[in-house]
Order: sequence, then C-alpha cells, then structure tokens
Amino acid sequence: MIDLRAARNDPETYRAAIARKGAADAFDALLAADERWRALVPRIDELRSRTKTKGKPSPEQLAELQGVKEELRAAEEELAAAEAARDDALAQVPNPPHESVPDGETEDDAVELRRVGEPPELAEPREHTEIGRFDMERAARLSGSRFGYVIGDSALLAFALYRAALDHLHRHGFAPVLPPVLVREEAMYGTGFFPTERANIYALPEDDLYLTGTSEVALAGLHMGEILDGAELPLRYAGFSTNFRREAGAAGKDTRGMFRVHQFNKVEMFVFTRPEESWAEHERLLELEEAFLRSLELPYRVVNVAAGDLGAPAAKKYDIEAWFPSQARYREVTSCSNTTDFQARRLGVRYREGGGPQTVHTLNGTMVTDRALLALLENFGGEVPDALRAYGAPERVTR
RNA sequence: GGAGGGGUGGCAGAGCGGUCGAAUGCGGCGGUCUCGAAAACCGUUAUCCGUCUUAACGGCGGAUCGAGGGUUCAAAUCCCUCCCCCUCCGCCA
Repeated sequence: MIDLRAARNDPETYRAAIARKGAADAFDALLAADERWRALVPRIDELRSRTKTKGKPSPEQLAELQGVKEELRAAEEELAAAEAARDDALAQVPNPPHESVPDGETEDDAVELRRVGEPPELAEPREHTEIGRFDMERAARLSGSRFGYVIGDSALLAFALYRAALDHLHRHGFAPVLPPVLVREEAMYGTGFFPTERANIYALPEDDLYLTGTSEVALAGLHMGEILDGAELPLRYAGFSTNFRREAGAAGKDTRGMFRVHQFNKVEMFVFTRPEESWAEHERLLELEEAFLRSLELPYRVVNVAAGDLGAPAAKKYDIEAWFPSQARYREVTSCSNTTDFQARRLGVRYREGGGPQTVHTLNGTMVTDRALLALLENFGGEVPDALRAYGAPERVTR
C-alpha cells in the first residue's frame, strides 16, 4: 500500500505518477474515502473519551454513560464502514512508478537497455524437449497438462544451476533459505498476492493452505510485523523453492515443452534495505542476474518494463530475456523489482536507526529458474558451460 | 490423532472487571561518580491513528496486553470462536 499521509500532503505528484499506471481514478477515490474517514475520527475519539471514568460512576453518571454508549455504538459502526471503504480504496492504488520507468501499457512498450552475447547461428534450432530428457506425456498421465518429469543429465544440470546460483548469491552476502511453500491465507494477503493473484494460486481447502507461486511469499513474510535494527540492514536472502502456478488465463499460451508449466524451481533474491539505498540495490540485483547469465554464456537482453505493464507493487522492474532458438526470440528468464515501501508497508516491516521506526524498502529478483535450463539446452545443443561443470553438471547433456 | 498447560512491553515475569499502557527484574539509552572502565546511584526506555502548533525527539485526544466477536456504564482481567506455542502418549519421515 502507498503512504497515505504522504499522498495526502502531495496529491498532485502522487496522482500524476499513479496515472502512468492507469490508476488515477482509484487514487481520487482513495483521497475521497480518506476524507470521509478522517471526518468521523474526532467525534469517535471525543465520545470514547467521555466513556472514561476515574472510578465507579455515580448513579446519575451511569445514566449518561448509557446514553453515550448508544451514541458510540452507532458512530463506531459508521466509522468501521468508512474505514473499510478507505482500506478497499487503498488496496486499489498501485505503487507510483519511478521517474526512470518508461511510459506505456504493454510488454512492447518496454525499453531495451542492452543486448549481451550473440544468438547462436543454428541451421535447425531444436526445442529443449528434443535435447534434454523431459517426459511430459507420462507427466500428463500422472498430473495433467503442463507438468513434466526432468530426468537424467537434464536433472543433474538443473541441480548444478540451482547450486551455482545459490553459491553466487551466497558469495555476495545473501543468506540461503529453504522456505515453506505452503502458507496461510494471511501470508498471501500480507505479501500482496491476494486478492489480485488469487486465480493463479493453488489452494488446499481441506487445510486452509495455499501453495506459493514463488518463494517471495515466504521471504517477504520472514520479517512480517517486525521492527528491524537499522544496523543489520540490508538483509539479503536467497530462497530456493519449487513454485506452483495455475497459469489461469494462459490457456493456449506457451503450450510447447516445459516453458510454462505448473511447477518449477527457482532461486529467488529478496532484500530488505534502507529507503535511501534501495535504488542502488535494485541495480545491484540486476547486475547479479546479468553476471550469472554471462557466466552461463547465454545471450540475453535487458528491458526496463513500462509503467502500465508493472504490477501494483513494483515501482520499477527490469526483465532479462534470454534467447530461445526454438522460438527465435528473447523470452523472460529473470525479473527484478524495487517495490520501495509498498510491500513493506503492508507487511509492517520497519527499522529503527536513531529516531522512530521507518518503513523499509523491499526488492525481489529472480536468480535462476528452470527456464534457464531450457535456454542452455537450446542455445548450446546439450553442451554445458564450464561454470556448471564444477557444480556436478555432466559435460554434455544426453537423453 | 488423543490428553493437559500457556500466549502480557526488546527479554523475563506480575496483574482484585474500574485509579493498568500495564508492577518488578534484566537489557538499552542519558547522567552522577572515575584518569578510564566496572560497580553503585538517578533519570529514561512500545507502537499506531487523529488533531493543534514555532510541525519537533512537542501538546491534546484516541487505539493496541495472540486474532476476531460477545457480556458490561467500564475488559489484560468474564464468555465464545479461531490461531500459535509448550508437555505427555500414539503414529511417521
């Protein structure tokens, strides 16, 4: 959620920025709802203060108190309604994009920052399923469409990737984490995946638990409600987990191979920083992602995602797209966002350094997913980059 | 899965339905003392919301004692539901 008080004090700036995400109306609705709520507060406070007695009330006081009680009950109902309306409005307002974010609505409006590496010249590009060993037919029999077995050399290569990614991050001060992947509804709301992403999340109604689509949920939730010591910031975590996504709304999209499946593995970065350091940290996350892809020798490009294409929490997002020969184009393999205080505010993660508590900034980014495995296979036809051999990958992937 | 115990401030730990945002201890911060430090002593030490001002580490009012609901003029204290933690038994990786 945005900083309502700050928005109130400087509505013009906020409105203009939020308009770039197409949510100016939601912002206006929020200010109106806030106004209505604030108008009610003083009266409630005044009534409540009248209910406070020093000791046992006298009979005549008692009569008056009973009157106040009725008045207060009605007023509190009104306030609760106004508060709910305000909170609903607040939930609709996205994080304002950073000034360096390009205008635009869609993927096509992203600004390409650079291309690194050369796509290989392949006479007949083969799909990853033809190079590595993936059994999607049997997986379908077992689990349905969009599932796959990863077997043999391909699995060894995958493990090498995860471990190399984890080591890379560990060397750069990230604490490796094996997080829970089953979480409560509150965790989903707290991290902002509910209500917006609800359709994409697997639920276990029997136990009131949900399968996370990214370890971001567990990593962001790690310090929920805490006041951190400023001296320990930034806190950097590298989570490894299997992720589950229903891919609702993706019917008919990326149906070939393992590119878009319901279950995949990911090493994710998550950072809690001081606000004044978050933009430098964002660049740092991008550089970590790029350094890793360079070590894998994968051709890629970096894009700065357009304002209207950002999710609600992100103030800025870089996507890295690797070259996929079978598709003859660059496709997203990582993404890193600065969510500034938007997510932290909702999570109640603050820090203290000197004066009173302040809201931290949070950032998240992908280090590696199984998609990188697919890109490796397709670009190198089964050859394995040196960097991964040290991590137990076979010299060459065979089926 | 069965039986029992408990959730209070950074931590530990009191708390008769009103005078409790909460005793006490520890820890933290400031000070006295000291060449310095320790000890001792004094003071201070939660968060959030609204509002006023010279808008400030300030004043005033309100909220918060796991969460939510209820009883009452009044709830940390009573009742209900849920969540979490601990102990014992069973089962299992």
